[in-house]
Parts: sequence; C-alpha cells; structure tokens
Amino acid sequence: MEQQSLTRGQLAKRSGKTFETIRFYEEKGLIRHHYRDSSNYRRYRSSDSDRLAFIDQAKQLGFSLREIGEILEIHDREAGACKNLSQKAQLKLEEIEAQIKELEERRALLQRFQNCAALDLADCDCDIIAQASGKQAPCDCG
Amino acid sequence: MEQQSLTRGQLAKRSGKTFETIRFYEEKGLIRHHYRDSSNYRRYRSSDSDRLAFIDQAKQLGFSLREIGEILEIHDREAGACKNLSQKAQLKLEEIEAQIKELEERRALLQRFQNCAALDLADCDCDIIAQASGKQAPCDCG
DNA sequence: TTAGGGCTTGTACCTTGGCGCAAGGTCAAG
DNA sequence: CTTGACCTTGCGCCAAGGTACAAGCCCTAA
Repeated sequence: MEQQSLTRGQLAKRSGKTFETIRFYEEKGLIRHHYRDSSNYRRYRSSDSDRLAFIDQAKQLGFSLREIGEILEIHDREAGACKNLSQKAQLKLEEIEAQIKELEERRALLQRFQNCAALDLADCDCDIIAQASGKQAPCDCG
Repeated sequence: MEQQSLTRGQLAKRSGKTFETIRFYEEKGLIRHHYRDSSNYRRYRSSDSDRLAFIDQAKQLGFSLREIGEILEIHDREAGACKNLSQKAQLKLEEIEAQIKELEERRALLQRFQNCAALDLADCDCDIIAQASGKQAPCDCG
C-alpha cells in the first residue's frame, strides 16, 4: 500500500499546525512537499506529520527552528546519525545549564532588591535610581 | 551650583549607551529630555545617567523595557513608592521561579534524549522522527 | 451556473531591543 | 569660507516565530 499524500490543509489538521505555519516551516526548510499535483497544490507524505511532531518535541527541548533544521538535515542525510545529534543535544544541555545559572543569579539579585523594596515605610526615602549609580548606598529603609 | 545639562551624545558617552539608544529610550518613555536648547538640541540633566544606570540594572534583573518604563513612571509619580515596586519585584521573582522550573524540566527531557542519542552505534537504527510521533518506542540502540 | 471551500502567490504585520543611514541644520576652529 | 563634528528628523532593517490578508486559481456540489 502506497503512502497517502496530503494537501497542506490536511497536513495542518493532522499535525495541529495552521495552514500558514506549514508554509512557514517549508520556507525555513524544515519540511518539503513531496510533489505538486495537477492543480499545483503541494502534496505531502503522511509521514510528514511525524516530522512535525518531532519539530514540536525539539522545540520543547529548547531548540530553535534553525537548529531543528540542522538536526533534520543531518537526519535526512545520514541514516542513524546519532553521533551528530548527540553533540547537538550536549551543546543544548550546556546552554540550558548556563541559562539556569543566569536565572538563579538574577533571582538572588532580585531577592536583594525585593528585601529593600518590600519595606514599605511611609518615610522611606530610598531612591532606587540614585542607588543604581552607586552614589547612594542601598537603603535599609528603616 | 546648577545641574549641568548634557546633549544626547554626551549623555550617551557617560552612560555607555549609543547615541541612537538614547533616542530609542526616549521614544519608549524611559527618559525625557529636560528642554531643547536654541539649536533644537535635546538637553538632559546629568542625573539622567543615573537613570540609565538604573535601567541597566533593571534589565539585569530581567525586567523588559516596558516594565522598566512602568517602574520609572511609578518612581516619578510617587516619591518613595516602595510598595508598588515591591509588588513588581515579587511578580518578577515568581516569573523567574517559573522560568527556572521550566528550564529544569527541559534539562531532564534533554538528558533523556541525550542518553538515547549518545549511543553512537554503527548499527543504530533508531529513528528520532518516528519516535516523536510515538509510533516507534524510544530505542535502546543496543 | 454559481457558491463554497481549498489552494496558490506575494506581501505586510506583530513583538523586543535596538542599529544604521540619508538629508539636512548648527556650530566652532582653521 | 570651508571642513568636521555634532545634532535633527524620518525612515528602513535585523532576528524569531509566526499571523493575516488580498487577488486569483481549482474543484465540487447544488
């Protein structure tokens, strides 16, 4: 049994994307139509909905569309290209570690700011702007 | 002694911003020029460089320019407006907590993917795309 | 035959945080 | 008087990840 071909709208429906998004992904090289039918309509393989599911998963993992494009290209080029994929995953993992670290620092900073700002005293004369330049010491506000 | 006024370029230099960024921030309402001189040049207070330093700090804390605008507006409107600022900081803190949680989940997902992809076997026939749709079980690759 | 739904293309728009260029006004020094 | 540095305005551009709309073609059913 031959693989069934899908129009853009059909593929969109199956994959939970919009009609326009399919075109967008195709422009970005993430998917390709298989052929054009006699009405010049794009025809996709039904397996392309798996491909779109993969794109969603990869987005969840934090890969950008550009990166997903690279991953898919590797996948299409070399069968079972685990090595390259593993490298990409490793890099992304390091990126995420760095992002977490950054956010944790930001949280600490913000908590300090919060400690200051939370002291809602009527006679508070701290000036967050003067503090920013270091001209005024961080206030105790009380 | 009067506060000295600065041209756009002077303020830019002092605050480590570009000439254009100053205009951009002014369009966004983050800063305001004090007056226009006889040549129609914008003139800023020298204290505006503190304001720009504050903007930088707030960006570090994870506030968007829009949010910083709101904070500055509160600051300008009410002296020592700690209460509102505290609320904003609290919200941002919660936002950051959520982002960290999300990244940690992403990290866990990615580690699982990594465990699979790292098995770089010549005879690996796992297909990450078929896996994405759930049609193929995650491979052991060996 | 006509209405509708689906498809085609090109193009513009959205947000965020700016950058960059052109055409012109202004000012001080040489 | 001219040159260069500085300023003015208005515009268009970038990435990312889409969304949206118009004008037109295609096909089918009533």
